[in-house]
Amino acid sequence: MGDSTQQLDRAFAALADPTRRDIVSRLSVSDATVGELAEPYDVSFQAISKHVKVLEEAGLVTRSKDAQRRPVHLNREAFDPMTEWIERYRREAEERYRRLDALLARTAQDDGDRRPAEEQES
Amino acid sequence: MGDSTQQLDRAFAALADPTRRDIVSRLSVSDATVGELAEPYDVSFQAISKHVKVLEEAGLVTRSKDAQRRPVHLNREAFDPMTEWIERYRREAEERYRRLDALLARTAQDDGDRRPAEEQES
DNA sequence: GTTCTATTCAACCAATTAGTTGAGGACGAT
DNA sequence: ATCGTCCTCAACTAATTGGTTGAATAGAAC
Repeated sequence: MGDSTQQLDRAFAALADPTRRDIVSRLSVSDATVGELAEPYDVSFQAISKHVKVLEEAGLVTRSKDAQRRPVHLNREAFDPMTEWIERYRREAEERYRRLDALLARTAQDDGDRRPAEEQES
Repeated sequence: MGDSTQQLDRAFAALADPTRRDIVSRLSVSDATVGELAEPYDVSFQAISKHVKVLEEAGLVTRSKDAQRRPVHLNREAFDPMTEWIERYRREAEERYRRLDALLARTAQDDGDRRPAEEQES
């Protein structure tokens, strides 16, 4: 199991939680300490600390050190592998769909050419 | 908790598993039955059936009926909310970064204009 | 009808996860 | 030195998850 695979595992899993997605959306506006992040939620401070840890282990955020504060910062580039993965197969399926569509259009036209003759046979 | 929120929960969670991602990648090439999907993996057939169910509940695939077969089909559009979500905050963070960058550049230039004067003061 | 095939459902197990509380560590302020 | 602040770590619980096996369903083939 490749490292990038595991990284995708963690990144997708991290974003599967609404609280963590909300944290990400707030961090996109500005960096924040764990305390600031925890403030609006109705769960313990430690629970949010855990959520941040999950995001950090997924590589989506980084933490620096400022005295006893631990400001959290969004790691923008870490989101790219996810969109690249999704878009790759999205595109592949899209192309397959278009090919199938084109094939059906040609078949329909063939039917249009052929059907009158077939109907004369029966 | 909005419905779209829950849908994102399920979609991200569904892609957090490497086996399920592999299933998606194969479905991007062609539709397949559960049996065909299960064949290459070293787990029970039922385990793959469960994985497909998770993908289905996330809206990422649909199943039709063909006799006793249940062909699985990739639901291309269902991937869009994820990329939109990611790209939205990705972009937001990117813009913030550029603003900060521009601010720092201006500050550096101000320093460049001011420093000689300040140095004359000291 | 019986049988074979494709699939799901149900019950169970082990591991993981999201939450809790309590203790402890690092640092700034007094 | 002590105190308050910010934060992590450890231990526990309840719920969820990925896997198992065995039974049940639906349809094709014989």
